[in-house]
Amino acid sequence: MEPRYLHQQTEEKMYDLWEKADAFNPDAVLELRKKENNPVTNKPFSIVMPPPNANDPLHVGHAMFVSLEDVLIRYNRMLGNDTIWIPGTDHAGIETQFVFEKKLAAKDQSRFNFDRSTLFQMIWDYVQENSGVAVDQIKKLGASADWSRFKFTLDKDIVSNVLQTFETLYKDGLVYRDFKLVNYCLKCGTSYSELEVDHKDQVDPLHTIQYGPLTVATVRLETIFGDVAVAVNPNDKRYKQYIGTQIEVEFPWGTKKMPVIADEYVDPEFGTGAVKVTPYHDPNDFMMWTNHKNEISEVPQPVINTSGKLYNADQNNILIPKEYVGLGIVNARKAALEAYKTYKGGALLLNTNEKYSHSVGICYRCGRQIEPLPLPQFFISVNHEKNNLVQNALQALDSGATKIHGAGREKILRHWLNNLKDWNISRQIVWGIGIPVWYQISGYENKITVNFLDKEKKYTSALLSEALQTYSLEEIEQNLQSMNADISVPYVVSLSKPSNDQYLQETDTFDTWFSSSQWPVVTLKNAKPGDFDRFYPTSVMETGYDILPFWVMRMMLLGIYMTQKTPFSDVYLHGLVRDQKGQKMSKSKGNVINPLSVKEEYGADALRMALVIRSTPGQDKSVGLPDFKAARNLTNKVWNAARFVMLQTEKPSEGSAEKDAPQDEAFEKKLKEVVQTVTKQLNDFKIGLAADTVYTEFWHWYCDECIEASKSGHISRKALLQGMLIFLKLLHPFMPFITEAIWQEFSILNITKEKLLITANWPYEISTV
RNA sequence: GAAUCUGUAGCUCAGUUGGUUAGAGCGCUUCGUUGACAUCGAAGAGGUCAGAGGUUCGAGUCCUCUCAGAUUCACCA
Repeated sequence: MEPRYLHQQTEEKMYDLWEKADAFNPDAVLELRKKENNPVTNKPFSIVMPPPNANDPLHVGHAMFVSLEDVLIRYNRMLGNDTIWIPGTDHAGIETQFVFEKKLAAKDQSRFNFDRSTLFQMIWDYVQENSGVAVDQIKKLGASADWSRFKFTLDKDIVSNVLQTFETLYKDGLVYRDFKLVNYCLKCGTSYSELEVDHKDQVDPLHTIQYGPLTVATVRLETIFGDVAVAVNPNDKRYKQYIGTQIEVEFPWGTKKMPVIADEYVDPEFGTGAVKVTPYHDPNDFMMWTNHKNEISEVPQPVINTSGKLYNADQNNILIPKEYVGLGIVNARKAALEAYKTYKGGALLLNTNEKYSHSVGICYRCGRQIEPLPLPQFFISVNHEKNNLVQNALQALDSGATKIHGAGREKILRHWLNNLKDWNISRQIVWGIGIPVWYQISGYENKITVNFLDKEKKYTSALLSEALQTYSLEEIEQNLQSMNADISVPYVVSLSKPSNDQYLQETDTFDTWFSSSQWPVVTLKNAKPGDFDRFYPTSVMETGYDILPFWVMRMMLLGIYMTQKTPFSDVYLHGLVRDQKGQKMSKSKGNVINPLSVKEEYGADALRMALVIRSTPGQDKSVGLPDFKAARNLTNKVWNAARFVMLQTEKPSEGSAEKDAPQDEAFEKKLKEVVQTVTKQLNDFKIGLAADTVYTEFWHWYCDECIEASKSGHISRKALLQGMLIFLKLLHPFMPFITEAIWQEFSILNITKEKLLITANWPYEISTV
């Protein structure tokens, strides 16, 4: 053996060795183990890998999940369980499209230069170019995943399953199309679900204005055109006389009659205690309008469009004076304020609080203020009376069918479930799975807007009726960018285009999480025949706690819906990887750890060990250079201990005993205890603790005490060798490369009866080694 | 406004159902080492386990309160 462990020359060889033996494939493993007379339990153990973005390079969070999952996989494989780890990658809709758009912007182009199928193809090619990177890097960390079962979220079979789920949900009444307020980001050009909205405090001027006989306060003067009522608290004595009456409100640009409604939502203590109601630009106003529809005669209209400009939605009922039409939100607000200031010497503008601080919703991606806009979108009903997704998920938690590992995270998950709103799954982007919905054209040409590239390849927006005067439907479809059908347009849900060609397909795509929420089900349905029955429900879902509501919760919602079984029995949530000082890693701080350069310098085993050792589910983990060095030192220690044992086997030194030394019995007893402890810890998902136990017992007991004791003949060479082989097995899940490399060295000497450590038997009985 | 987590050695963190003398890595002090390993070994310093109260034969561990920090959710006319 070399005097030093050279990871650079070893890791690739070992990975090739495993791949050649097909040791990641459960079928091959079963054969191999039977050949070596090792037990097989037929008990399935399965993990579906959280699919990383197909075009993302590896970061330290990936290294964390690879390390933890591979520990569990390798451990279970050695136990003789029917073990599988299914890898895959995610198309990551919005994230990927925006990365791509940045590249376009660098070439002075934008998505508006391309029709949707061209753009989709361009992103597809771009992702294909990069998708190998993530996979290669995961392999370099030693992931023993079955690559023959690899899946991508846009694989044909996966897409087809996802569409079927949508169709079934629709048939069951759990999918509906509705025209209601959604969170829209004007910069990203798409709507988001509640979960993608962050909040921040912001200072804006708050204007108190005369509103008929009442006074109201508002920040958003530009939405005032969409007001349809005033609301007060039913118990507010100041305003009781007005409730149910029509008041006449004077604006700088005219007057309007509107009702005063009473709603508990209004806080009499806040502001003036009277609220103007703008249903289509404020979620609470929308709610009040829904509850008081019959008291409000006016049909509300939006006054801001998806471009962020003021517009008259209904040409038969003009709300906005000409000079405001087409203004952006900021300018419209300025103009309205100016009008209030000058009209009758500012008589309607009672007061302005310049330092009013309030919280606003912002886009989680770009940070721009979220605009609540009314759009017809598809929603999944999460509290449906016949098929209550939320209740089913809660029940899985209650019954213990799914257990959550990670400091207090089960309570957090329950809190999410108990407060969950219907899930908006429509996204106005191209990169994703198209929603299989077809709108009827004939008779509704005036209710459908199409955005397409005209003959000069210029972006055009028009009513379908107008567009059809110049273009054929085929031409429009070919050059289509997006379409928007009014809520009144009839549609069919169908996996293929309806035979009658007078239909236009919805251009929205699914929220990426809609497909990834089905991931454990659809991967197993399509990986290899029989996999689903063999491995579903999966054993462990291992992922970061930061995506608990986005992913884990939704996998439970849809997984249970699709299969009547919870998709996983244990959820292991790892924490964020922080730097040495416990700070979050960020590019701007310059404290980002690149797992691959750590791997290059210290070896994959050291990287894995440093991440895993003493890590606790649900708790952030702080790592730095000293940790990688310490773990690298362990690899060296393992290597040299093995070297010593091997030398002793070949050429015993003076004073050593071949067998039956005085401390052998005590040695074996303690060895047994170590195996039991580590086994129990791994069974209990105490992965970080198990790593710590192996580390300490190997170094400070086996090396420091036992090897020394063997030199003076107190422990026999035979016992020492046996101990070495057992520690190699215990260490293997954590440090697969070096342990396998050493195993191969022993194998040459015919010391080991098992050819490969990866498929060797876990030392339940230490005498069997 | 609410929820969750955290507080243990100089630093970063473990502590497995409540059970001897509270551990690891890094750092520090002294010494050692030519034959497994300086990517090493031995010895040592360093802890009122945030604070107060309670349960118990026994509490770092369970309960209550207080303080400090982190995260998340909700609301804001």
